[in-house]
Amino acid sequence: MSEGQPAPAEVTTLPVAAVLVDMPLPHLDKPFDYAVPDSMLGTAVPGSRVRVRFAGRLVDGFVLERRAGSDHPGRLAALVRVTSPEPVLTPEVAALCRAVADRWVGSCSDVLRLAVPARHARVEKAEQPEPPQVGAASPAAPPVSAADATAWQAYQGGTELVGALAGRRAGPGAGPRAVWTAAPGEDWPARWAELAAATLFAGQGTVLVVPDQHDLARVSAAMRTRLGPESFVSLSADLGPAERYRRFLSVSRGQVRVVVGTRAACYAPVADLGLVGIWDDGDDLHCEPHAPYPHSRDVLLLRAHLAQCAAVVGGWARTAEGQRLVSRGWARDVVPHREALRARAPRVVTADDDVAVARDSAGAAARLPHVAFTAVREALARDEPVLVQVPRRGYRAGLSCASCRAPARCPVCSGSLQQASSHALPACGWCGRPAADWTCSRCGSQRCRYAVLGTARTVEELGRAFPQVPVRQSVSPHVLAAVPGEASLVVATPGAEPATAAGYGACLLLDAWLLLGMPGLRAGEETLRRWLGAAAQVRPSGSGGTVVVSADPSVRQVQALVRWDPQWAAARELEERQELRFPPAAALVSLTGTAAAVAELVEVSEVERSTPGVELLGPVVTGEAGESERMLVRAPLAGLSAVAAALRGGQGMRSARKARDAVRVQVDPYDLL
DNA sequence: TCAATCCGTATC
DNA sequence: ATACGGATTGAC
Repeated sequence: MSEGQPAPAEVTTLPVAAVLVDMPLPHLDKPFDYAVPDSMLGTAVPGSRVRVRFAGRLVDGFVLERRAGSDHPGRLAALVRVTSPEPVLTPEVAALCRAVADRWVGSCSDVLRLAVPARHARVEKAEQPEPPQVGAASPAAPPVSAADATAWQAYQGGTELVGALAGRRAGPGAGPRAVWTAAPGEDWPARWAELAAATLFAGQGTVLVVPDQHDLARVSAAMRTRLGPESFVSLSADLGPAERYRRFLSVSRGQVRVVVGTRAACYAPVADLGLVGIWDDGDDLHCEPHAPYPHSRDVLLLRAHLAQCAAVVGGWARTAEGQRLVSRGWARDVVPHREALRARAPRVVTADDDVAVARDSAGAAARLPHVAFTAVREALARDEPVLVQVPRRGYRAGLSCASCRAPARCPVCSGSLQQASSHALPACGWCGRPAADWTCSRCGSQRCRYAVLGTARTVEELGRAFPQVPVRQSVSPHVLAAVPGEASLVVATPGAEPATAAGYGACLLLDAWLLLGMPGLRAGEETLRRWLGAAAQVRPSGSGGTVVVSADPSVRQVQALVRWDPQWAAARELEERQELRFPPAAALVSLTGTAAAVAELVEVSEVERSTPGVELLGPVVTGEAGESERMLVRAPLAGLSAVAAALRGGQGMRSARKARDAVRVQVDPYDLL
């Protein structure tokens, strides 16, 4: 049914429909059988939307499949009506939603809300006259040209990846899987378009997920160039209901085989899926803010596994999760060849605390590391723009060592230390133990403190130091797409760096120690990700491109930036997580709710007995009023599905017995890590 | 003896 | 969630 044609005749005679009702209660999260009245035999097809009577109420649901009979011992109720015969929920996506609900301890109907956009009747009708173009195959696959593989020659394993995608035959057998580190200055949207073109050449479709609108615009432009405007769609939440449904239909009806989009595009019903891809999987925009809070990378990897298709995880940087795919042999490393790096990478220098004091005409002083001052002056003299990356406002720095600035961690469970008030003792944010006699594990100091942001002043002073140069700001929500290639100071928050045709002449990464001291275990990874994202926009060292980072050169992330070796840093990061038993080397699930509710869930789910090696951490009091508390369940990675199943069972029991307060369950809670 | 109510269980 | 059934309670 990949072409959206009517269901085969034998299906339309089956008198029973398995329906997934839109009911978020965990214990009702399974299909129910309904009798299909004769009048609906042809329209209540698998994937269609129906209305049924359920527990005395009229509710919406999806037909999962049609069956000859039912195992249900009682009499079947009849479908009330078919809301729409359009098969919007394909079997592949239905199975994906089930797997996502299982893995993230949620209900299938919650996931379906993310996966299938709201119906828009007018659009559905207007787009209807779609003649069954027999023989006229879906838009001709563009020939995969030698040019598609050329740019990939800069990467170890790159040519093989493109070749494997293009040469794959439909059918069983997993496709190629890769974790791709983009070379500095890379035209990454064009590279994705080439991967999609290669997959299309093999007769298969692609789903590519990017963090935000700006990246989506870039990838869409590249797809338009490579594949033509009719061969792909971009899907995002802010399209509006009509346009969103129109584009979704063009995919589910098999008219378009390539989808690019943000989070929800993970579930796009691309026919004969050949490749799933994600760009910049370290960006927290890939974390779904609605229950059950799945991460796009993990949804896509699950989908690749279920559909046996190819998967590519790409970015300037690499997450510990991405590295794990490589280290356990599931995916191949696709990284720039040494020569490519030499030719394309900017020079990276570290700035010590040696500060130059420049004075403008009014005599105001700017404090700036000497090498930074020099790099800016030289780039401006060449009439090139200079990028200054500043931390996003609102970042709360964490407790860190007062002398060496290493993040302060709990000596027992390695959680981040926090301080409820300025007079309170620091305590662990995970297990709640007070850390009265804290000692820095790196330098032995016994004092810790909160880091303070001081960026605004630095930028202001920079502007004063170079008064003749325009200062352009690219800070959300006023993000600049591009800036002209002329002398200017461009101040941008991470991820909001404007493009500039020939690249920046210099880039300043200031207050680095402050970013590295952010709470949570992603501080190091996240800092390097931001640095690489900015530094990748700088001209090669051969053209004078210079990146200045104000941090201790012995810090791992600084070394990785200097050598442009994100995979090395990710491998170290992963080793550390293994030692500390953090994700992705261990499963971590947080349970949040009232003290009684959390305790009850732990009790009835028997999560402690679900798999060997489970640990319960906490509880800690959370929320401003201290009204709720949180417990963490930690287990060896192999035990995640058992832990998830136990918690799902427990949630089911609690909801069946009408327990008063709900418990929020989050698997690998990003904001905590 | 019958109704009103409570609790537990199923929801096709 | 609702809806139903069986047990329980209370008043005639």
